[in-house]
Amino acid sequence: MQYWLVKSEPNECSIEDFHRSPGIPIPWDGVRNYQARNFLNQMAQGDAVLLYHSSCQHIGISGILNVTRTAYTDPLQFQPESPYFDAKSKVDKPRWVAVDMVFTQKFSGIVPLARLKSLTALSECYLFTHKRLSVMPLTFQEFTLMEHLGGLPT
DNA sequence: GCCAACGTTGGC
DNA sequence: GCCAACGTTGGC
Repeated sequence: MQYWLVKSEPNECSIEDFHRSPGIPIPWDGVRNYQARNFLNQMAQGDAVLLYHSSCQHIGISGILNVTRTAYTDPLQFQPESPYFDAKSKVDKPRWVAVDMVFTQKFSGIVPLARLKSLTALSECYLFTHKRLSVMPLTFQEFTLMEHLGGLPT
């Protein structure tokens, strides 16, 4: 079992989108950063993923997802009308991958970024050491701490 | 291989 | 809207 954190602007994809469709896997696609892609490739079925809402009113962790399908070719890279189109990616040698994730838990409230920043136990977290990365691994300790914060009243 | 220019992310 | 961080591109 591995632990991850993924970022998304909630107007693109939020915990609500997953909550609305329990049991229905949703593609996590459009990742266009090599380090993030490499982490997507490492994901295994059943891995636990914290969802982080960025660039919005309530920045922070909104809930938990689980990986249901490991990395596969992201079809958006071949669709010229998609904002995630990549003209340099070839069908016989795709650059980008997607995984599928399913709803697991919506926190009672967003765990705010400021709260996460205040905890020394998270000071070495990828969230702070690799500021602009959108897919990152978490240690078991980091994951369980953030999961616990999500279960507390806000 | 170096590095300046440029573009994007994302908090504030 | 600003700007720091930082990844990518392309000339040399």
